[in-house]
Amino acid sequence: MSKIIPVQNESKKETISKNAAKLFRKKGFSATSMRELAVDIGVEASSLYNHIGSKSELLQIICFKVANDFINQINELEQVDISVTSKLEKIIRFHIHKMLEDYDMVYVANHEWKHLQEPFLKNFLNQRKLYENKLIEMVKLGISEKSIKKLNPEVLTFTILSAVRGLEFWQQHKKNIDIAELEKTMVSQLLTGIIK
Amino acid sequence: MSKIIPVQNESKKETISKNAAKLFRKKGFSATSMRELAVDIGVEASSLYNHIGSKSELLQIICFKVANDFINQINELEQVDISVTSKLEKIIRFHIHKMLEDYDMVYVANHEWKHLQEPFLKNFLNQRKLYENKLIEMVKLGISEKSIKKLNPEVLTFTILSAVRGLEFWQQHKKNIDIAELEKTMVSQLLTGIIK
DNA sequence: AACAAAAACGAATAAGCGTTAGTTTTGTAA
DNA sequence: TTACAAAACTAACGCTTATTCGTTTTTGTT
Repeated sequence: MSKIIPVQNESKKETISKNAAKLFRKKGFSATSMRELAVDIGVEASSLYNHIGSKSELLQIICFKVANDFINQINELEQVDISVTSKLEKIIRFHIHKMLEDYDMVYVANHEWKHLQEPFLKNFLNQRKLYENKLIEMVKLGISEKSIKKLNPEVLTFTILSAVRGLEFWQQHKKNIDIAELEKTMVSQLLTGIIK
Repeated sequence: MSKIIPVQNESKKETISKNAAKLFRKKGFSATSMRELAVDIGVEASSLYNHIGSKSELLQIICFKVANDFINQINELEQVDISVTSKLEKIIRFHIHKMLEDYDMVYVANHEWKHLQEPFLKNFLNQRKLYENKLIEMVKLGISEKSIKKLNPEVLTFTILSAVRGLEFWQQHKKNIDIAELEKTMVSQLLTGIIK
């Protein structure tokens, strides 16, 4: 067959990873075969192993890339001196952008992480919990500052997280709505509710 | 080995389906083997085929059971003469109860439907879209009645759906929170927001 | 006790899996 | 042109998969 042709400024490994993310999202990790991935790239399956260690490694690359992006963003945000609700708004907007930009990878990290092998599985879940806890602390601070309603902070946090993670819907139902309106509506709904 | 022992008022097929749902949730449809399922039930893999047609049929049973439950509930609710916001509240509460009662099946229907074969795949997605559209119509009615904020009705609907579908979180993070508080918090958050 | 139906079993099938080995082709630089 | 490394190829390995077959065991009913 032909050769693996990376697009600009992308290593061959990255090219393979991105194609893998696309397939893992569409078919699931277990249902995706290395032969299918090879066909998509235009090469024989065995040739892939000149560039990657294993199928499992591809999943690791995807999951930890996404995890790191989110952790980094919230770490930066912790340094900034703005109100809790402004921070929550920024986080919601970041999730929206990430989901629309790196759809395949974010989807795979959200849905296929269970197929990670140890010790990567534990490691990934730790990072995830770390992120969740940082968010919960923000909400708790908001409650103590009386800018957020006195409701269960864990439930409030997970509801926000679920809502933004559910943005994968919009790739499927993507119609004539633009990102600006999507952001505006979700921020308004999650922060101030839907009832007039 | 032994025999398939159904619990009270449950056919053997139902027993197999429920065990399948548990495994499909934990490991994913593709990564679950009929041999594993057989071990869990206490029988040889080949014996399962005296009761079911195929592995795929198990997924169909699970997905359409859940789909029908939700469609039936919203159909009933459409007949009732209460306000739009009350209906939304009832739907949110129904999702919470369903997720906590039939966790395995609801999770599988939400995450593993992509492994359905045609024509079941199209059929399932049609039912799903039907449900979503009924919900969107409710929200639109609420907007025209001025009981709901004038925001994009599709976004509002999918945010609610995402939030309640994300309730699977609570099986993992299940702590000392009781259902009543969970319901109260989510209804309040989704309908009236989190900001004081 | 006898019979039929239901449900279990072990063995086998063909197909597909991730991965490896050995070899050949390709690209680059001396 | 030669030499070397990178990356492709073909072929095969050992293993697992869902499912089928023919047979035996278990069950329930007369």
